[in-house]
Amino acid sequence: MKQSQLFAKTSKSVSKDEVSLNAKLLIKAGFVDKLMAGVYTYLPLGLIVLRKIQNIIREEMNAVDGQEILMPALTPKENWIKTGRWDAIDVLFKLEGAGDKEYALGSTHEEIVTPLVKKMVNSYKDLPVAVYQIQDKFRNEPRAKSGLLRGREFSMKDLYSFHADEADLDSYYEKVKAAYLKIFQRMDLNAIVAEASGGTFSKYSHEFQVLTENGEDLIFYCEKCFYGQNKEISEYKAGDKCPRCGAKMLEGKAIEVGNIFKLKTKFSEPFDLSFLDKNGKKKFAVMGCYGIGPSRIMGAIVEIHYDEAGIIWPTAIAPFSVHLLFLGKDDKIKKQCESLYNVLSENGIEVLYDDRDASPGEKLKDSDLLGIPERVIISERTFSDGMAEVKKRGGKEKAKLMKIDEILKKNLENRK
RNA sequence: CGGGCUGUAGCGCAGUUGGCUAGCGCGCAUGUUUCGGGUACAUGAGGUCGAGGGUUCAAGUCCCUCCAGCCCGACCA
Repeated sequence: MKQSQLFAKTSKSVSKDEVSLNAKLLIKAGFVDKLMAGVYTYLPLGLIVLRKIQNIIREEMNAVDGQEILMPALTPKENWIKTGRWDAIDVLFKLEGAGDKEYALGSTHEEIVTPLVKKMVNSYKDLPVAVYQIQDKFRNEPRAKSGLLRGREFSMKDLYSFHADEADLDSYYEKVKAAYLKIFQRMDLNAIVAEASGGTFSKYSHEFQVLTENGEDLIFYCEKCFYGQNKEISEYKAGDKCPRCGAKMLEGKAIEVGNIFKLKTKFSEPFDLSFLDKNGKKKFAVMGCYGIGPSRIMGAIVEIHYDEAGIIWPTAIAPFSVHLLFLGKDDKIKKQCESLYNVLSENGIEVLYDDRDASPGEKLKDSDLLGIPERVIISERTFSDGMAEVKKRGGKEKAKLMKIDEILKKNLENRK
C-alpha cells in the first residue's frame, strides 16, 4: 500500500481528553477514530490489525473443532425473559421496534445460541458440539473508559460448547484453555490464567490476565509458575507462598483479555436443550462458554508494546511487515524504491511504502509512530551499490545496510 | 449512578474587573526554500465561542438548565 493513498493520516497531537495510552497512540497514528465514549471506528490500518487478531483466534478456535457461525446482534426480548436476564443484566441495551416489540442488542449470546443448538441436537450422538462467532457486542457500560479497553460496542469472539456430561465439558474446557494460551502467545502477550468468580455453577471461572500498569483488575500471581487468582475472590496477599509450587505470590494490575466459564445446565434447562442418552434417558446438555475480546486485545497490546516514539506491533498482528521509506528527492532513487515496493508486493510481502512528498523527519517520526516491525530506507545516503538501510522497530540492534535484492530474499524466507 | 474537571477553527491553547472586527501555534491551500529526525519564509482559506434560556446598553466572559468528553468511585452479567 502506498502511504500517499492511505485514507487515515497521522496527527501530531491528540485531544487532551485522551489520557489512556492505547487511545492516544491509536488515534494519533490513525488506526482508530472515536465516535463517542467507548465507540470507535476502525480505520484502514486499525482494521487490518483487528482482522489479524481475529484470524489468529479463528485459526485456534477451528483447531479445537469450533465451527464458526454468525448470530444476529439484534435479539428478541422473550429469550432474555426466559432466563431472567432481561432485568438482571443492567448493561443490556434495550430498544423498541414496530408494534411494541422489544429487543436487546446482544451483550452475550447464551440466550440465542442455546435455542439454536436445541434445533440440531436430539441425541448423545450429536454431542459434543462447539460453535463460535466473532461479532460486535453491545454493553451499556455506565462508564466507558480507557480507550479500547472498555467500550460500549466492541469486538468479541464467543465460543459455546455443548456436552453430554460434565467430564466431557471438563476435558474440552482444558483444551480451550490451552488454545487461549496459544492465541495470546502468538500475539506476544503473556497471559496469566487467573481463577475468578465462577458464578453459581462452578467454583471458578478462569480469566486470562495480561500484566500492565494500566490494567483495571488486580490479581495475585506466582512469580514462578504464574498460578493466579483475581483479587475479587482471592485470600492471598503479596508475599504469600504459591499453593502450587511454593514460590512467592505477587500482586499486579492486569487487563482481562479472555474469560472462560463452565455454565453446566444453567441455560440448557430454561431452553430445554436436552438429548436422549444411550439408555434413552432425557438429559440436559452441559455447556461451557469462552470469550475473548479482539478489540480489547488490540488496546492491551498497545499498552504493552510501545515506546516514547510510538507503537511497536508484534509481528503476527502488525498491519504490514515492512515499512519502506523513500527519503530525498532524487527521481532515479525513487524509481528504485518503487520497483522494490512492486517486487515485494508482487511476492506477497505486506509493505507500506511511504512515497509521500514529505520531509525525512516527518517520515521517520511517522514510521516510529505506526510501529511496523521492519523499516527499510532508501535514500541518496544509502543508495550507492543498490544498498538500503534496514532496522527493526523497537529492537536494540542498529540499522544495517543491505543489498536491495537481499532484502527481498530475506523477506521471502521470513514468510515461510 | 455519586463526586470532580473540562467544552473557543480539524488538533493544542490564549482571551484581564463583561466592551470595538474573537486571537496564537500546529495542520490545511498556493508559491519559494530545504531534504536522514516533524526545514524556513510569504500569502490565504477555515469560527453556531457545546446547546437553550436569562441578566445587561453590551456576554466567549456573569446566572440557570441541558448536552458532550475525561478522571476517581460504584458497577462489570
